[in-house]
Amino acid sequence: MGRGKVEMKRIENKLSRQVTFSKRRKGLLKKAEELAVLCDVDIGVIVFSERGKLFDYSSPASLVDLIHRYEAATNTQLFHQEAHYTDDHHQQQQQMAAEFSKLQHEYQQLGASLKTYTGEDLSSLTSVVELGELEQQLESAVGKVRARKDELLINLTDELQLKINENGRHDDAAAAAGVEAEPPLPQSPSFAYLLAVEEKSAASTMLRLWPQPDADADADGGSSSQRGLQLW
Amino acid sequence: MGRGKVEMKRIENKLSRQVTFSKRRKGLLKKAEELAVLCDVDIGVIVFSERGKLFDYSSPASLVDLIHRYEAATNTQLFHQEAHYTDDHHQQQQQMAAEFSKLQHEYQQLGASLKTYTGEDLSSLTSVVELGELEQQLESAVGKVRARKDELLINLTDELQLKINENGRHDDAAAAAGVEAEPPLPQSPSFAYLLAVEEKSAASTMLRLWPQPDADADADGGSSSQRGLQLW
DNA sequence: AACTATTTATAAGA
DNA sequence: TTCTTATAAATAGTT
Repeated sequence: MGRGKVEMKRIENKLSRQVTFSKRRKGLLKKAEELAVLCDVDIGVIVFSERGKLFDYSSPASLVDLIHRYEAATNTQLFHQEAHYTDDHHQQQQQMAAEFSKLQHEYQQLGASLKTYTGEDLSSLTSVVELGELEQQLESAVGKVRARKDELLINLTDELQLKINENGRHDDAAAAAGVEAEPPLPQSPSFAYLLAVEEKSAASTMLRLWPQPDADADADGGSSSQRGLQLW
Repeated sequence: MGRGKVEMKRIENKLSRQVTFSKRRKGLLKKAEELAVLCDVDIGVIVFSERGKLFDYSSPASLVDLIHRYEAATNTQLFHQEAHYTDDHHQQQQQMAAEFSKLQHEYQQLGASLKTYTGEDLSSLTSVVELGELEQQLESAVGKVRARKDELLINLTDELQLKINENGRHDDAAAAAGVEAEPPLPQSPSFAYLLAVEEKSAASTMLRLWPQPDADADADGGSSSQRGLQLW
């Protein structure tokens, strides 16, 4: 409807296109409004210009409502939900951030405590009294550690004794059955450093027990089986 | 455009209204398409009939995309932006959750270390070797604490000596000026427990120094001023 | 739904 | 942009 018929394709001339856009956009929105009024229906129109500018019309309902109705009608839920979603996430995130911050603080405090406890950083203790208290705590800890160590040592030596006793009985049984017995307490290389008494500064005596690497494999010519004296 | 001009108001005749709706709706969507094609822009149209039936047009983008763009353009705060925003936040949140988890783990580890160090929970140390190492660490810590304590004590006693010396000079000056001098080292109730040697278990000796409450106020009849022997 | 008289929209030009 | 105007398009009322 104009001086000439127009081909239904993109108008290549930029100026013409912009002019046409302006005119027809106005016409479209007017038509939309007419339809809405005359027929008493809900209409929404969204138009974005090439540069991204928004032009819209909606009536009688708001476009947001229309979009919600659109979601309901098409069953594609996009934005209403997302908006709430977002709020939830936002709250969650804030809460998490707060907890994170709190935990971070506690972590640092704990780290500082540990440094104090190891004597690495005693700057937080400014009085002789506080230092004395820490000293006593440390002494107490040393006592507990020693007690535990002794406990372990006793268990270990008991087990050792038990194994040795058992080994003796096995040897007897084996001997009775005509099987060649192994040496009762083999001080072979396998056990050369198995029992070591360690004495260091103020530390109480300590018994170190460990197996020689691959000692339980028949490596030395297969002549000496470990049977009967495996401690663990 | 028709046999007569139409008033821009709701068509009361139901049949006419429905017919007009049908005709004009078709026209609207056609116009929308023409605008989209000719001007190469994004357009979306949503129409709900009186009975709630949906008619829509969108091009070239989908209506869903248009809605998102609409969210962006309008509620810069609420919708589209938040949708993208949400993605960002989501990533952020995930990252924070990961860091939180990591921190939580480290916090627990640190807490466990501290408990080990205080001897409160030695269950993580299963071997005599480990216990021995901890014992030595604790001994080392005790040594550092004692060293620091001694350092503080030396400073303190030095200061004490200094004050006493100063006090002596002041007394001399005061005496020379005709002012009545106070007893050089008053073993008054104010200082009865000021110097206390504490000896406990394995802790090294410790000197406790503190002022008697309100001792620096002229409370006991104003007879004995603290001048000259204030230690801090 | 088809027709058609009219109104309306708008292309091109200024 | 806006105005003008010739003309295409839309559509109200009729069939």
